[in-house]
Amino acid sequence: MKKNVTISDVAEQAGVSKTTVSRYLNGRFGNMSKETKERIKEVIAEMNYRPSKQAQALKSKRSYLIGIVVADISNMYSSLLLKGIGEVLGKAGYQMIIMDAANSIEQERELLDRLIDQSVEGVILQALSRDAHHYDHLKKANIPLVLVDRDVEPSIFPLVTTDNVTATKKIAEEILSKNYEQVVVVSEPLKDVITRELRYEAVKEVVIAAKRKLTLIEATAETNLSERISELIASPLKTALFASNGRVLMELLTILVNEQVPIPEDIGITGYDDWNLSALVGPGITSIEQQTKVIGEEAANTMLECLKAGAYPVETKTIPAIIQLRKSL
Amino acid sequence: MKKNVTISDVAEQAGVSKTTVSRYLNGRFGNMSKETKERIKEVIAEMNYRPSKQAQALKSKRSYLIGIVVADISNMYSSLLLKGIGEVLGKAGYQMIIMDAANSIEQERELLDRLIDQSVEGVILQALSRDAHHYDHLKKANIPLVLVDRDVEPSIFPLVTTDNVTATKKIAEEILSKNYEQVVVVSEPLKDVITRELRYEAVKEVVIAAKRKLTLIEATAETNLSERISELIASPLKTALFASNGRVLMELLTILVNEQVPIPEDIGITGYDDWNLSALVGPGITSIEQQTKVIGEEAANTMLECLKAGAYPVETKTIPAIIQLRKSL
DNA sequence: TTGAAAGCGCTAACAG
DNA sequence: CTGTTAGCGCTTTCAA
Repeated sequence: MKKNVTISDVAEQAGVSKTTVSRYLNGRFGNMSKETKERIKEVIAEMNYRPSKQAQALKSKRSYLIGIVVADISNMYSSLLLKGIGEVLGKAGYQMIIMDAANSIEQERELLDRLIDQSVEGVILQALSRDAHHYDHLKKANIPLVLVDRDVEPSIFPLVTTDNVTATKKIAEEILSKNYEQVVVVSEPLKDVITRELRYEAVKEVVIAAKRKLTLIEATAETNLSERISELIASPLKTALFASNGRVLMELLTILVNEQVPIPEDIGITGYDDWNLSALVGPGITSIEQQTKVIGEEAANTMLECLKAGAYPVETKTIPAIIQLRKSL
Repeated sequence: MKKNVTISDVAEQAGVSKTTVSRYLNGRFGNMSKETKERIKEVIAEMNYRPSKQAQALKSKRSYLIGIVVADISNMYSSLLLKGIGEVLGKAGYQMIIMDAANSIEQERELLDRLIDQSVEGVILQALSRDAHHYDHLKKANIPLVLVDRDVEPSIFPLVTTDNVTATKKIAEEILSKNYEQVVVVSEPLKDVITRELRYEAVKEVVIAAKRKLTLIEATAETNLSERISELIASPLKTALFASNGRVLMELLTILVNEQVPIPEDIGITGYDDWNLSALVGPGITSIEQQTKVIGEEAANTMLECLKAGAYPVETKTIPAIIQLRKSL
């Protein structure tokens, strides 16, 4: 077990002081002699020296660590989000500490505390609570917070999110243009997450304005979706399902495929597709694709700005979604 | 900008020394008076004190950080893997620093170096190189390395992976039992990744033993898969496609669905499905599902063992895959 | 039962 | 152009 070489070792070997080496490391060769510079460079290469980020951080108050907390890492949304964030942050010399709240608000709280302990310089969060006060301690600790996907109330943090309202209204109009008499929104419980509410309200506005029937199914683990769908198919009204997120869409499709329900003949279906795979299913599913990677990139950029400015630009960046028109309506 | 409270602040406030507070923090109240203990507890709560991991790490040589490097974070495989790793590591009090090599071997190298700089205690890696020497510097730096998904040559690190050979042979036999005359393996270039080779060899063994025709398509971005498939369909031989990973499977399915090729009438298809979504596609795709989350958990457990033992158990843990028999063959 | 003091590996005044 | 010195926030002998 060979011990690590430190700045002192390098200094000694090069016959200079730690200060000089430190200056070299930080590119502050204001007027350092060519020779010392060369000498240090050689010694560093020779000894295979790498400065300890820990020590640097402790002293300089810069950890170059950004904490990322996602709601559920096994969701495809997270993958693409992390990809985008990682690319931007990596280029800027930052590292990500990624954590998975696993949809538990208590766990999220715990994770945020741990991130603070690690002296992260900022946090990018897909919030589980919609209550801004829940995140007060970050503000108190003076750690910049950038929200992705979901806003909190009141909106006191910068946010990067899909343009939910526009996209949802567009697809609602698409539904109506196909003369559906009833639109059934299937969503996880509305009250937990603002985004869900936003999407529901958007559909509602369009459908109500057109005087068609609107139904809401708030699905939980207990909901027997299969049964509800059978009922809808049995009803005389020409019906379209709107899945308010990727998970729900996949669940609905699984049911329809399993029961071999003809799409769109017996029932229409559309919604948000995080997996971007709905082209493959059935006749091709008309759906809304979010530009998740772009959201990640923008969130990272926002973070970088906060860090540079030392201030909070409390603005919302809205990323347009892409409507994929296929044959399920 | 209120400055952080440090151990000194707590000590002062509680009227004891830093040592005592430190002892309290580390649960070393060998024989500390009930009162001091109480007092410190109160003050910590009151001042909202949280010890700095940075400083602790610097002094105690324990960072509780584990580096994870995945080949491509936008792959579904990564999501589930990270989920598994995160659960186990989190419970054990470790944090993950996750990095995305984005399929670049140079970037992977760079990332590993950065992880060393961060003083991670161990690294879990989905290796991009199959040459063990590529990872010598980790061994030199005395950082435990656990491989997932892909082995290197020679096998000098602990590895957690799907039981590729067994699963692949089983599905190859499934193909043969349906009287296909030709099996076409579609894979990304074999030589880059051992796993790909393993899977190909497994199919080969079974198909050759049964004296059926075996064809290999090594697909790159330039390959016109669509054309190749048309040719296969046109051929008089009854043909089954075997996709050697999830990405290839999805690509093949996209082509088949777009061109409305009847499955399995005109061509059979099966393979590895990282997305676990093949139930939804076409008639339902017979496929191999890896227990990716379990692989992550096992990898994390292996890492924990290495850390505890301070030694390398160079063993391979093999996780069985699940064969989903559906209707695409 | 507790404290003083040294030091982890690094940076940054301040002085030459 | 370079070195001395004093910490960053913590842990750990050693001594009381």
